[in-house]
Amino acid sequence: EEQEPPGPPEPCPNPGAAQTFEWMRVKRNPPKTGKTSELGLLGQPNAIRTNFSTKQLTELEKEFHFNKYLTRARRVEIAASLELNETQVKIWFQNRRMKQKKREKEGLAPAAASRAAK
Amino acid sequence: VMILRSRFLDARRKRRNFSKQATEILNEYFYSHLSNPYPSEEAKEELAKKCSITVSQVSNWFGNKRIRYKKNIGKFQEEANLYAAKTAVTAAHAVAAAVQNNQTNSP
DNA sequence: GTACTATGATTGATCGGCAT
DNA sequence: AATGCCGATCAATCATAGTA
Repeated sequence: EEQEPPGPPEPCPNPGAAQTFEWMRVKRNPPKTGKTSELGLLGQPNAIRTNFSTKQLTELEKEFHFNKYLTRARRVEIAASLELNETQVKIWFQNRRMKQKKREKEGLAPAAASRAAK
Repeated sequence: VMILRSRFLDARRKRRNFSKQATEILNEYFYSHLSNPYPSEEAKEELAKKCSITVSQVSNWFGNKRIRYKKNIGKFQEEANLYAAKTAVTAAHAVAAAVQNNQTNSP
Protein backbone atom coordinates (compact mmCIF):
# COMPACT_ATOMS: atom_id res chain seq x y z
CA GLU A 1 0.00 0.00 0.00
CA GLU A 2 2.83 2.36 0.68
CA GLN A 3 5.53 2.69 -1.90
CA GLU A 4 8.40 5.05 -1.30
CA PRO A 5 11.49 3.70 -2.99
CA PRO A 6 13.36 6.98 -3.14
CA GLY A 7 12.35 8.10 0.25
CA PRO A 8 15.30 9.18 2.33
CA PRO A 9 14.22 11.46 5.10
CA GLU A 10 10.78 10.89 6.42
CA PRO A 11 10.57 7.93 8.69
CA CYS A 12 8.97 9.57 11.62
CA PRO A 13 5.35 10.60 11.56
CA ASN A 14 4.91 14.24 12.18
CA PRO A 15 1.55 14.80 13.77
CA GLY A 16 1.06 18.46 13.25
CA ALA A 17 3.31 19.59 10.47
CA ALA A 18 2.50 18.15 7.11
CA GLN A 19 5.41 19.00 4.91
CA THR A 20 5.20 20.47 1.47
CA PHE A 21 5.93 17.88 -1.16
CA GLU A 22 6.94 18.59 -4.71
CA TRP A 23 3.48 18.20 -6.19
CA MET A 24 2.37 21.11 -4.05
CA ARG A 25 4.94 23.37 -5.68
CA VAL A 26 4.11 22.52 -9.28
CA LYS A 27 3.30 25.59 -11.31
CA ARG A 28 2.13 25.60 -14.88
CA ASN A 29 3.56 28.10 -17.35
CA PRO A 30 1.05 30.70 -18.44
CA PRO A 31 -0.69 30.13 -21.78
CA LYS A 32 1.33 31.21 -24.77
CA THR A 33 -1.74 31.69 -26.85
CA GLY A 34 -4.09 34.51 -26.60
CA LYS A 35 -2.68 37.70 -27.68
CA THR A 36 -5.58 39.73 -28.01
CA SER A 37 -4.41 42.89 -28.60
CA GLU A 38 -2.58 45.30 -30.11
CA LEU A 39 -1.79 46.93 -26.96
CA GLY A 40 1.69 47.79 -27.40
CA LEU A 41 3.21 47.88 -24.05
CA LEU A 42 5.39 45.14 -23.00
CA GLY A 43 5.53 41.88 -24.69
CA GLN A 44 3.51 39.74 -22.40
CA PRO A 45 -0.03 39.83 -23.74
CA ASN A 46 -2.81 38.37 -21.82
CA ALA A 47 -1.70 34.89 -21.27
CA ILE A 48 -5.03 34.04 -19.85
CA ARG A 49 -7.51 31.31 -20.56
CA THR A 50 -9.45 32.16 -23.70
CA ASN A 51 -13.21 32.12 -23.55
CA PHE A 52 -14.62 30.72 -26.75
CA SER A 53 -17.80 32.32 -27.97
CA THR A 54 -20.95 30.31 -28.56
CA LYS A 55 -20.51 30.84 -32.25
CA GLN A 56 -16.98 29.50 -32.21
CA LEU A 57 -17.98 26.47 -30.20
CA THR A 58 -20.89 25.80 -32.47
CA GLU A 59 -18.70 25.84 -35.54
CA LEU A 60 -16.05 23.70 -33.95
CA GLU A 61 -18.66 21.21 -32.85
CA LYS A 62 -20.11 21.12 -36.33
CA GLU A 63 -16.71 20.47 -37.83
CA PHE A 64 -15.98 17.79 -35.28
CA HIS A 65 -19.11 15.95 -36.23
CA PHE A 66 -17.86 15.93 -39.78
CA ASN A 67 -14.28 14.99 -39.01
CA LYS A 68 -12.77 13.87 -35.74
CA TYR A 69 -9.35 14.81 -37.05
CA LEU A 70 -8.24 17.88 -38.89
CA THR A 71 -5.94 18.24 -41.82
CA ARG A 72 -3.51 21.10 -41.83
CA ALA A 73 -5.50 22.86 -44.53
CA ARG A 74 -8.82 22.54 -42.75
CA ARG A 75 -7.27 23.72 -39.53
CA VAL A 76 -6.04 26.86 -41.22
CA GLU A 77 -9.48 27.56 -42.61
CA ILE A 78 -11.27 27.03 -39.34
CA ALA A 79 -8.80 29.10 -37.41
CA ALA A 80 -9.11 31.98 -39.82
CA SER A 81 -12.88 31.93 -39.98
CA LEU A 82 -13.22 31.75 -36.22
CA GLU A 83 -10.56 34.23 -35.24
CA LEU A 84 -8.51 31.64 -33.42
CA ASN A 85 -4.96 30.52 -33.97
CA GLU A 86 -4.17 27.09 -35.31
CA THR A 87 -2.94 25.90 -31.96
CA GLN A 88 -6.22 26.71 -30.29
CA VAL A 89 -8.13 24.83 -32.94
CA LYS A 90 -5.74 21.91 -32.71
CA ILE A 91 -6.03 21.79 -28.93
CA TRP A 92 -9.78 22.10 -29.08
CA PHE A 93 -10.02 19.03 -31.28
CA GLN A 94 -7.66 17.15 -29.06
CA ASN A 95 -9.72 17.93 -25.98
CA ARG A 96 -12.91 17.20 -27.84
CA ARG A 97 -11.69 13.74 -28.81
CA MET A 98 -10.78 12.99 -25.22
CA LYS A 99 -14.17 14.19 -24.12
CA GLN A 100 -15.84 11.96 -26.66
CA LYS A 101 -13.86 8.98 -25.50
CA LYS A 102 -14.70 9.67 -21.91
CA ARG A 103 -18.39 9.87 -22.66
CA GLU A 104 -18.43 6.66 -24.62
CA LYS A 105 -16.71 4.90 -21.78
CA GLU A 106 -19.04 6.25 -19.11
CA GLY A 107 -22.00 5.76 -21.33
CA LEU A 108 -21.72 2.02 -21.18
CA ALA A 109 -20.68 1.40 -17.63
CA PRO A 110 -24.07 2.29 -16.09
CA ALA A 111 -25.83 -0.36 -18.11
CA ALA A 112 -23.37 -2.99 -17.07
CA ALA A 113 -23.62 -1.87 -13.50
CA SER A 114 -27.36 -2.36 -13.36
CA ARG A 115 -26.98 -5.89 -14.70
CA ALA A 116 -24.25 -6.59 -12.22
CA ALA A 117 -26.70 -5.87 -9.46
CA LYS A 118 -27.99 -9.38 -9.47
CA VAL B 1 -25.18 39.49 -19.03
CA MET B 2 -24.22 39.44 -22.58
CA ILE B 3 -21.53 37.27 -21.21
CA LEU B 4 -24.55 35.12 -21.11
CA ARG B 5 -24.18 31.87 -19.43
CA SER B 6 -23.04 30.64 -22.79
CA ARG B 7 -23.07 27.30 -21.28
CA PHE B 8 -26.72 27.98 -20.55
CA LEU B 9 -28.18 24.74 -21.68
CA ASP B 10 -25.72 23.05 -19.42
CA ALA B 11 -28.33 20.83 -17.94
CA ARG B 12 -25.29 18.85 -17.03
CA ARG B 13 -24.19 20.21 -13.74
CA LYS B 14 -26.81 18.70 -11.53
CA ARG B 15 -24.33 18.04 -8.81
CA ARG B 16 -24.92 15.85 -5.81
CA ASN B 17 -22.44 15.57 -2.99
CA PHE B 18 -20.83 12.21 -2.44
CA SER B 19 -21.86 10.15 0.54
CA LYS B 20 -19.99 10.83 3.73
CA GLN B 21 -18.39 7.42 3.68
CA ALA B 22 -17.24 7.89 0.10
CA THR B 23 -15.58 11.15 1.08
CA GLU B 24 -14.11 9.33 4.03
CA ILE B 25 -12.50 6.72 1.79
CA LEU B 26 -11.17 9.32 -0.64
CA ASN B 27 -9.69 11.44 2.12
CA GLU B 28 -8.12 8.40 3.71
CA TYR B 29 -6.33 7.62 0.50
CA PHE B 30 -5.38 11.23 -0.10
CA TYR B 31 -3.83 11.81 3.29
CA SER B 32 -2.14 8.45 3.49
CA HIS B 33 -0.47 9.25 0.18
CA LEU B 34 0.07 12.93 0.77
CA SER B 35 3.62 12.72 -0.57
CA ASN B 36 2.21 11.67 -3.93
CA PRO B 37 -1.60 11.77 -4.12
CA TYR B 38 -1.81 10.47 -7.68
CA PRO B 39 -3.68 7.14 -7.67
CA SER B 40 -2.99 4.84 -10.60
CA GLU B 41 -5.77 3.91 -12.96
CA GLU B 42 -6.17 0.66 -11.05
CA ALA B 43 -6.29 2.44 -7.72
CA LYS B 44 -8.90 4.82 -9.10
CA GLU B 45 -11.05 1.91 -10.20
CA GLU B 46 -10.80 0.37 -6.79
CA LEU B 47 -11.68 3.62 -5.08
CA ALA B 48 -14.54 4.15 -7.50
CA LYS B 49 -15.98 0.78 -6.59
CA LYS B 50 -15.63 1.32 -2.87
CA CYS B 51 -17.21 4.76 -3.12
CA SER B 52 -19.89 3.78 -5.60
CA ILE B 53 -18.93 6.55 -7.99
CA THR B 54 -17.31 6.57 -11.42
CA VAL B 55 -13.60 6.62 -12.15
CA SER B 56 -14.02 10.07 -13.64
CA GLN B 57 -15.52 11.29 -10.43
CA VAL B 58 -12.58 9.89 -8.54
CA SER B 59 -10.27 11.76 -10.90
CA ASN B 60 -12.26 14.95 -10.47
CA TRP B 61 -12.15 14.55 -6.72
CA PHE B 62 -8.38 14.15 -6.61
CA GLY B 63 -7.88 16.95 -9.10
CA ASN B 64 -9.95 19.33 -7.03
CA LYS B 65 -8.48 18.10 -3.78
CA ARG B 66 -4.88 18.55 -4.86
CA ILE B 67 -5.42 22.03 -6.22
CA ARG B 68 -7.46 23.22 -3.27
CA TYR B 69 -5.14 21.62 -0.78
CA LYS B 70 -2.01 23.29 -2.07
CA LYS B 71 -3.88 26.55 -2.51
CA ASN B 72 -4.37 26.75 1.21
CA ILE B 73 -2.53 24.07 3.11
CA GLY B 74 -3.35 25.66 6.42
CA LYS B 75 -7.06 25.30 5.87
CA PHE B 76 -6.67 21.53 5.61
CA GLN B 77 -4.28 21.07 8.50
CA GLU B 78 -6.95 19.93 10.88
CA GLU B 79 -8.36 17.48 8.38
CA ALA B 80 -4.86 16.22 7.60
CA ASN B 81 -4.15 15.49 11.25
CA LEU B 82 -7.45 13.75 11.63
CA TYR B 83 -6.74 11.27 8.86
CA ALA B 84 -3.10 10.93 9.80
CA ALA B 85 -4.20 9.79 13.23
CA LYS B 86 -6.74 7.43 11.79
CA THR B 87 -4.26 5.66 9.52
CA ALA B 88 -1.80 5.53 12.40
CA VAL B 89 -4.29 3.57 14.44
CA THR B 90 -4.88 1.22 11.54
CA ALA B 91 -1.15 0.69 11.20
CA ALA B 92 -0.85 0.03 14.90
CA HIS B 93 -3.47 -2.68 14.70
CA ALA B 94 -1.64 -4.28 11.82
CA VAL B 95 1.58 -4.30 13.79
CA ALA B 96 -0.15 -5.74 16.83
CA ALA B 97 -1.61 -8.52 14.74
CA ALA B 98 1.76 -9.24 13.21
CA VAL B 99 3.42 -9.44 16.59
CA GLN B 100 0.70 -11.71 17.86
CA ASN B 101 1.12 -13.96 14.88
CA ASN B 102 4.87 -14.00 15.24
CA GLN B 103 4.76 -15.09 18.86
CA THR B 104 2.56 -18.05 18.18
CA ASN B 105 4.83 -19.20 15.44
CA SER B 106 8.49 -19.15 16.21
CA PRO B 107 9.45 -18.43 19.77
C1' DG C 1 -35.06 34.04 2.60
C1' DT C 2 -30.27 35.81 2.15
C1' DA C 3 -25.03 35.77 2.18
C1' DC C 4 -21.22 32.93 2.20
C1' DT C 5 -18.59 28.75 1.86
C1' DA C 6 -17.79 23.86 0.29
C1' DT C 7 -17.64 20.99 -3.59
C1' DG C 8 -18.46 18.39 -8.10
C1' DA C 9 -17.93 19.24 -12.98
C1' DT C 10 -16.29 21.53 -17.11
C1' DT C 11 -12.68 23.07 -20.11
C1' DG C 12 -8.73 25.85 -22.47
C1' DA C 13 -4.29 24.97 -21.99
C1' DT C 14 0.28 22.63 -20.18
C1' DC C 15 3.47 18.55 -19.32
C1' DG C 16 5.85 14.31 -20.43
C1' DG C 17 6.08 10.49 -23.48
C1' DC C 18 5.67 8.25 -27.83
C1' DA C 19 4.92 8.09 -32.84
C1' DT C 20 5.51 9.87 -37.38
C1' DA D 1 14.77 18.22 -35.10
C1' DA D 2 9.91 19.27 -35.43
C1' DT D 3 5.13 18.38 -34.98
C1' DG D 4 0.71 15.89 -33.72
C1' DC D 5 -1.74 13.00 -30.52
C1' DC D 6 -2.75 10.83 -26.15
C1' DG D 7 -3.45 10.55 -21.23
C1' DA D 8 -3.13 12.98 -17.15
C1' DT D 9 -3.23 17.13 -14.89
C1' DC D 10 -3.58 21.98 -13.94
C1' DA D 11 -6.06 26.10 -12.94
C1' DA D 12 -9.79 29.06 -13.27
C1' DT D 13 -14.61 29.18 -13.29
C1' DC D 14 -19.46 27.70 -13.21
C1' DA D 15 -23.54 26.33 -10.77
C1' DT D 16 -25.37 24.14 -7.13
C1' DA D 17 -25.52 22.02 -2.29
C1' DG D 18 -24.79 22.96 2.43
C1' DT D 19 -24.35 26.05 6.37
C1' DA D 20 -24.85 30.28 9.10
